[in-house]
Amino acid sequence: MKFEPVTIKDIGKALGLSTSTVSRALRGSYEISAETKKLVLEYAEKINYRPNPIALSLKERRNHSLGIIVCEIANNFFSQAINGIESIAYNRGYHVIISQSHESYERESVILDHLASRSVDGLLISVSSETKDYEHFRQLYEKGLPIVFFDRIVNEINTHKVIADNFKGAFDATEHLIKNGCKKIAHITSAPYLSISVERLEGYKEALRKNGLEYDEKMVHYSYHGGMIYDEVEEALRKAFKQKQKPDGLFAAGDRITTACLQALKKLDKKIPDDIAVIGFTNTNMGEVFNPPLSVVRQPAFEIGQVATELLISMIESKRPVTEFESKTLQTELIIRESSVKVNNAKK
Amino acid sequence: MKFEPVTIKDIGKALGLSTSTVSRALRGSYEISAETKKLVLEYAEKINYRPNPIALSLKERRNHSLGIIVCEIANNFFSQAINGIESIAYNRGYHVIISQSHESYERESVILDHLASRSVDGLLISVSSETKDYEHFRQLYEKGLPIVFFDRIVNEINTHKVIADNFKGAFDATEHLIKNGCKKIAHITSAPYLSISVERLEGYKEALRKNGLEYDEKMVHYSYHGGMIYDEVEEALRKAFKQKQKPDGLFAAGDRITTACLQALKKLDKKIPDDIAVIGFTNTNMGEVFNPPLSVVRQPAFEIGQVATELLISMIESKRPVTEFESKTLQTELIIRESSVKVNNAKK
DNA sequence: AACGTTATCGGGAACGTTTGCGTAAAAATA
DNA sequence: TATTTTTACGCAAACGTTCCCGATAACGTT
Repeated sequence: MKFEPVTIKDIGKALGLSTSTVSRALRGSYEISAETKKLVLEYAEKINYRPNPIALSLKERRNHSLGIIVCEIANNFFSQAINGIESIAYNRGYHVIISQSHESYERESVILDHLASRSVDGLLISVSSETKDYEHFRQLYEKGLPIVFFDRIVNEINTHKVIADNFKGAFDATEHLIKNGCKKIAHITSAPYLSISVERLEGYKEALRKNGLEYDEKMVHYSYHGGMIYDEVEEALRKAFKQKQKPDGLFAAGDRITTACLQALKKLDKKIPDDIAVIGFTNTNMGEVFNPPLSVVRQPAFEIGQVATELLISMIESKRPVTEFESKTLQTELIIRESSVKVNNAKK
Repeated sequence: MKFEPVTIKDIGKALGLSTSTVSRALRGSYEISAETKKLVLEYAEKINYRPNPIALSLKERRNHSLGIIVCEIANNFFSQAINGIESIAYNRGYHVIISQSHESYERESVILDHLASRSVDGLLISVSSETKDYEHFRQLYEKGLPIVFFDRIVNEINTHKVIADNFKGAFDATEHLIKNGCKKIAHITSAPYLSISVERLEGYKEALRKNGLEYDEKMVHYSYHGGMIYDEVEEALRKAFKQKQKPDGLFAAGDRITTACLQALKKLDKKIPDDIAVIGFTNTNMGEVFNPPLSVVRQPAFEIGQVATELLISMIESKRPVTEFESKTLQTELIIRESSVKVNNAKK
């Protein structure tokens, strides 16, 4: 099937004008007489003329489109972040192309290549949990393609970055568990080389230290696929419960990890919060209908998306090469529900 | 910032060849000598040449991109469907542009215009819950832009359509509630003019009829924003419980509606399943961690996306105008958990 | 009357690519 | 050796648009 849009040439032919005159009339150039303008404008309106953005892109070497790479859109944090991205992008006249790496380094590379060759004007990236090497990003970036990292950032590349305060969020979550009587807190997180993992781990450690609890690396487990593979999480939990001192608290990082933990705990027949108090680093809006209602650290996902997009667009539209880069950190929010509050604090 | 990709012209200049020779060498044309080909290929590889897809699009008047319009990506059904769409599209060499209508007719129109003017080669659409008028679709469609509807389809436009068996899914869900002792079943669904709403309502009615239960329109409530506005759902539930005969069963249609119902029932302090048995038409993969574990009708979202995409691509690549259209219906799956099974069937 | 202004428009190149056509040199044929 | 065929490549147009550079006419200025 073919879709034949009307071109500036058609208008010219119909009106007996050259393409350049039509083009200028459409743009409202001062060197076109009022009547010609009116003629062209009215005719264009009548036949519903739309400029061909592809031809424009070719000419201006600009696309007015932004590429997004995230692991999964079926993840509350990212779908909210994408909404934030869209809200800014559309207002500024940019289109948005969303791609999913599905936590695979290879897919990430392929997508990156695809997106770059499709000439997006800039990239918003949250790296996959498999990614340890950043050369693919660096190559494009050094060629002049603007990139802004958000959430899972890569510190090795010097550009704008936007994250939640993972350290403080993790600290607050962990300390909250401690204050609720937890003595041994398990931490299940994403791949260890991910920026969010190290930041959250540091917050977790600091809360333990400050409250006089010993850090036990046997209590920290990495889900290398960010909770996408359920068995990884169940296995991690099983191991944690095999230790001499069993965990009585759990701090789960990430959307998928948190829900996977909930499923696994149910399967292992552990009661929340009595057997184990749980708090998750997740943006689900259904925390309260879980069993029991889930305490969470909530990230300002929408705002993160917005801020990252503003930075990216400013970078794209900057006349001179940008040399000063910002790293923005947005605050998290601790939402306490039942899953982290032991019914009988004195019991232990 | 500017991003300067290498062109075929650069290669020609560097190798002392014309652009046409380089182009042909790259495509492996038979009229280029083996050594020249080798020369060009190696050089192109070395400087990492990528053809400019924009120039190609302009030439071929093809984009190799597909537009998707859904209400929300933060909806399990749609994110799964999108995964299905991507899985086919990428294999066939198409890129995918995702847009969200957020259940707004106006945004849908704007997006549609935007997508069409960006010259996507075809469109995959699930209409917004606000959409009652289909002229915007029809106009584009009649101009020759291939469109495939999925899930929320529009019967008035004659093209390919792909849906789940909403009638049977609703019938099964309702009958399941009846078999579990429900005498009065409330049904909360999306806007009444949506195809999925009427299909599901019919299934619901048929199950009542077949089992000798009277259809009471006071038990059917429409959430005009598809559950996006929580208050709509809570209000609907409140009304249902104000009837002389209170509902003892609830069939909730749609992802957002189902979770909103769960929240509202909790707020209204109704016990599930004893006060009211619940089954949802939803694709959440967390049904089992809900309180109580949620019975659901599951749609083959991934497959729906795949089938729709295959149909769309076949339409795009068809040489002659397509005149025979298919309407595919995929089967749903009933997953029984605790929320729909009354502990004491005899109690009532 | 000869020139400079101004207003209004068209010609054509350019963006990166493909492709029909033309053509020189090399090879094959007569 | 003269002619034809083949091989291997270049030229230029085309896709839709913008924009620099001219061109033309109608004025106004000396």
